[in-house]
Amino acid sequence: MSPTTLDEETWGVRTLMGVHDLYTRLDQVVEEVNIDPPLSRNARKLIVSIPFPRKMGELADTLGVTKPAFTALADDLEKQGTLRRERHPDDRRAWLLALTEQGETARRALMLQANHFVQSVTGLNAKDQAELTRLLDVIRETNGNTECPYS
Amino acid sequence: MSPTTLDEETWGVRTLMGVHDLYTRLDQVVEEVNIDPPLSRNARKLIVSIPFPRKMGELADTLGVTKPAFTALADDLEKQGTLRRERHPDDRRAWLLALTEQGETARRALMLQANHFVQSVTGLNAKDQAELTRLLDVIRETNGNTECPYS
DNA sequence: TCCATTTAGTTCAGAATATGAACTATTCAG
DNA sequence: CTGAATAGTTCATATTCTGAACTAAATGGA
Repeated sequence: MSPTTLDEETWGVRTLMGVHDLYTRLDQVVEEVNIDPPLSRNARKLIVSIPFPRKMGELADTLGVTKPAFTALADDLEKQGTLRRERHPDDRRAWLLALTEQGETARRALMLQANHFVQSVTGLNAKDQAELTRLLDVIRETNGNTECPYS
Repeated sequence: MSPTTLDEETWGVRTLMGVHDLYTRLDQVVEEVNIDPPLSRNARKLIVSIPFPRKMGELADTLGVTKPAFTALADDLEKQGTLRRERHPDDRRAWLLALTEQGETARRALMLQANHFVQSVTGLNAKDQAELTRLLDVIRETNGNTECPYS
């Protein structure tokens, strides 16, 4: 039996390490999905996060990067034809990002396989998988991080 | 109620986005913990992943980076006095990484607050939090990614 | 109504982190 | 015993990132 340290036993530590592990392995599996044109890790995360046009600042927060880094990523994807910038209807400082048809196609390619590769990474039975999904939904709702159209 | 697209509804998509969201926000909260000496994002992930000496190749996989990138990170932390390299007892190609006293102190600083910041990010009640922890434990065990001393 | 402050996104210089190829040393399987 | 595979390192280069400073626009308080 492996030796344990005091902090190995806390639920906070196990959650932290478990989330990190799951995230890393999902990331690796998602990376194996062939998309045309090929997308970087950040690009894949971004297109998944755009089910409808969203503000750039919000999306930067969603990805966990600063605005300058996000601007560069958006520039690349705009040049590539994967997304486009749109003016915000109410705030002339702000821009929305929307996927082009090409971007929607790439997003759909990822989404259609999501069930498969989540299952392959988690290895959970259907009941536990449903429970995990529910808990993650609750966490996102608690923090107002569900996607909503701007309004 | 927000409009949904077809793929927004699948449990795979919700899990993928939920894990990404939770990971990003845990990462941001962990980043706010003051540690002496200051540690980069990868360094914090690394010391958390070393409850006992572990092989470099394994740890590179755990962090989701290539071996060259991992070598550089280990070099920096070794220079800084946070960890040290040890010879593998059975395999002269392999190196183990172990935390120094300084590294253990930094790790403990993170671990002691893990419960608090996991709670602050997830916002779950005790029952749901226990269930989330259990599910993440199951996922790690399923894939042989629980920490074990080499043997 | 005016104005100081704040916010959204961009540009820039530079830092941090990453990869693939090629390498050495070592292990393993046939 | 030997060829193939593995563990980690070095190197050149690519990718991604940040903070400061900026412009344009919105906001709130006097």
